[in-house]
Amino acid sequence: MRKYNPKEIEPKWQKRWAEDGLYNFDPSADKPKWYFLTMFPYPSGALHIGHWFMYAPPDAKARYLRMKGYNVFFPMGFDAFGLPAENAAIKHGLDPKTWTYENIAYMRRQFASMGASYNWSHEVITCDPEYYKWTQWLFIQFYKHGLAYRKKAPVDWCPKCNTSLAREQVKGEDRRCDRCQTPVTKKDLEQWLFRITKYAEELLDFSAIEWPERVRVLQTDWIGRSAGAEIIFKLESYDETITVFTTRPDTLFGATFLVLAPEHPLVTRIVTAEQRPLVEAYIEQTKRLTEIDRLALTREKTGVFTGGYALHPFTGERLPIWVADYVLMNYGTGAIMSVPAHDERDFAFASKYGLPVKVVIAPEGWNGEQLEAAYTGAGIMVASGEFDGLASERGKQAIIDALQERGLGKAAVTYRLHDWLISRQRYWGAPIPMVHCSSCGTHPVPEDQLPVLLPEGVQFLPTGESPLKLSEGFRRTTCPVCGGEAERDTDTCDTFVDSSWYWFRYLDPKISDKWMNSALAEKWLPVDEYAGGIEHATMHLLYARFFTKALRDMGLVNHSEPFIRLFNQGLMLAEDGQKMSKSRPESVVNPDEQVDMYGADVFRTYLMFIGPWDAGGPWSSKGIEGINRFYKKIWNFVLEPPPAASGEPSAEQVKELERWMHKTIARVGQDIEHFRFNTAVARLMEYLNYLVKAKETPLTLLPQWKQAVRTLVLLIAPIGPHIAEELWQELGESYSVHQQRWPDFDPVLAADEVFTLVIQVNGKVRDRVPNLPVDVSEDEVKRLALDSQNVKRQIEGKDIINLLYVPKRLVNIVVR
RNA sequence: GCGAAAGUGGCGGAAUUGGCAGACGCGCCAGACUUAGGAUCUGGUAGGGCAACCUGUGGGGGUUCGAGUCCCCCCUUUCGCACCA
Repeated sequence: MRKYNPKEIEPKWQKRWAEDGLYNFDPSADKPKWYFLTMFPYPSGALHIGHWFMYAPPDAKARYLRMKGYNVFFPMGFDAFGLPAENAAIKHGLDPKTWTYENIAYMRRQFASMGASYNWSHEVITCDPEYYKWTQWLFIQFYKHGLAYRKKAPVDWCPKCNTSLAREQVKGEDRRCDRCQTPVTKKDLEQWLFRITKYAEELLDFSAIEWPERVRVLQTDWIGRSAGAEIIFKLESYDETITVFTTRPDTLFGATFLVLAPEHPLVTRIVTAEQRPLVEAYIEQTKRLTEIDRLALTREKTGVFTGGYALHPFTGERLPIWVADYVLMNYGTGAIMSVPAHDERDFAFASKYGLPVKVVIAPEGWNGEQLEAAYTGAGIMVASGEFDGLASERGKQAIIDALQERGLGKAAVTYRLHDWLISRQRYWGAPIPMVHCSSCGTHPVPEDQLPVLLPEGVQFLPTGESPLKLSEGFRRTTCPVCGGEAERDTDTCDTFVDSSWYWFRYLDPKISDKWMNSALAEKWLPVDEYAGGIEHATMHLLYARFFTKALRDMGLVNHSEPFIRLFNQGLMLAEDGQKMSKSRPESVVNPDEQVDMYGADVFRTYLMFIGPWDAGGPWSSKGIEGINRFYKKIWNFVLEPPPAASGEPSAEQVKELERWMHKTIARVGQDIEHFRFNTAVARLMEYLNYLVKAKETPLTLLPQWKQAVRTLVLLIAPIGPHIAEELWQELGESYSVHQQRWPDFDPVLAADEVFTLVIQVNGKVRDRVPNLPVDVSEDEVKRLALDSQNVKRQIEGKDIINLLYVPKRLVNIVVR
């Protein structure tokens, strides 16, 4: 008998499937549609084990859904613009394009070796001019609709990547670059931004999508809605005002000073001559600090007095105006009213600089004494003029109303979310399709001139300037308005722009006169299910939602959410439970080696078996042996003829066989549907274990036996596609197993006919009665329970005060 | 500090959502087969007594006939956010 040899069967079937176009996609097929998307990879060189962990289970689900009769759209592509290509160019003198396409070719071969059933004819590669032409076109539409704008501002800058970053791409307390972990600095640059804040409110609404709580919370926190008031303070000596944002208008009477961010434009105007040197020095000092230093120092707050005063909108009291870097320019209005009695930060600052603390919300039991610390809770308003005696919650609205009446304020909402900065000072990205003319200003490249091609043979000097700036041929152009000399924008788009619309393009990636095939979109969008890592919660997934809503408002699509369902897989860890890391090469598991050693079926199945898909977990080089044995066992089970049997199986045995089969069909299907691949595999193992034993009985003589074996192979097919195809052929069935219907199960046959009755006394198991029919009467159960010797011993001399029967499970005798 | 998730044998993990804790697999132990095997097969495997039983799902309380599951308090770990006014 042949041995299980994945090296022989896997390449054979992969070739056959490709030749037959087994996974070609027909969008018009008359079946229910299922658009199943997984986050496409960056072509970094080779698929690593994390990729396999991410891609193998969805392939199993896609295969399962096809067998269930869905028309599954399961595309794949490459998020191909990005820094590593450029860094490879700098380091090894390689052309980014060549490097990228070579990597893509290799990774496609790896996907094939996995047995992945992607619809490759719909592949999208974002660095392909045919793709980025439309990235640029979309940029122009955003521009035309006021959703893309240019602004000079201090931006987050990564000194290693030599480019600016979006706020989302700066991570952690010490503000490091998401890509290379280098601490970011600030740089003043003129940059393009997308107006995502326009959608802040709508992005908080998740009612139309079924996303994990975790992601919804991350996005909600990231958007950071906070409601309060804007309050206008008049200045004492200038005809100017300072607007502050506060969530606590009820504490307005407790404001004892104002604080401006050092970058606030009014600072230099209001500072008195006397204080000017101090203030200027302070601003200088703040500027020199990197963001990290500034935060590290902030345990101790610093600031200086400007010499200026503002007037309290109700009392007219003079409030000194300070500058302090604990107030941030990019949140709210960059100015605050400081209420030391009711805000911890203000309290710390006031304590340090000897500024007055005025209690206006009485804590419970407060008798007018000095506070030891800020009281930030609710309470009754005091020392607040006409508002005295109000509960602070009601006071908020009362103060807002009073301010509004005087034209000195209004209710306001602010968000932590910032507009999305998309300019990158790098080469390997989609050029921003804009032209700057000294006489006409900035204008889009005419749409019939797209794409603005990336020039080849560009110099890469790590200067921090866009490499495209150094390409004269690229930079010089003519103004689309006046025809005179003009300059192209030499920045490129953040690669997250490329990935913010790729699932639209998948539908018809070759359509040449439009960004997307709307007829197909009508039927196929939104995406039914999206699988990918949680690390994209506040980046890609937020951008994707923003894009969809923006495109809707431009009339380009008619839905509001890109992905109905979302599933986040976990992280594959090294054998020691730590993260796999290139700095510890021994910790890294190379998928190609695993395929070489065990075959793709074993490897992918082990990745599914290792634990719940959303949890991830540590790799085990021993554990994979178990799956290897499992497949060998299936192989031998199917190929080895049963021993000669005589006689007839009992009716019970036949029913058991059927029950196992139907139950397994039901469970494996449900598990795959819910991404519970680990238990799906476990069910298959149990089924096999049962079948191996049953093979020793006369059951093998029955037609039901053949059915049971056939079913085993069908149920394996999504998970181990190659071995299933081979065994299917061995069973004499017709090609391909992957075009078969997923077997139906009969709930009646799957249901247990008998059960083991558990008998408890006072909640403790004292006996069991096996093989009771499920419809056994309660009286019979009680009789059996009380008849048990063990039970008799336990209840002797005690009173039975209750006896509960949970049908098909247990009885509990309560005694005292 | 705020928010979220999690804590079950030697290990990865199951548990129909309040009803037999530890499915399945790894590892380990014993045995069989084999010239040999890191192959294969059979049996065992939470801990303690080795029998009746007792104890066990991070710790402590509670609800319940019954709690890994529900409620309260605490501990630990991981992740996210962090001067956001």
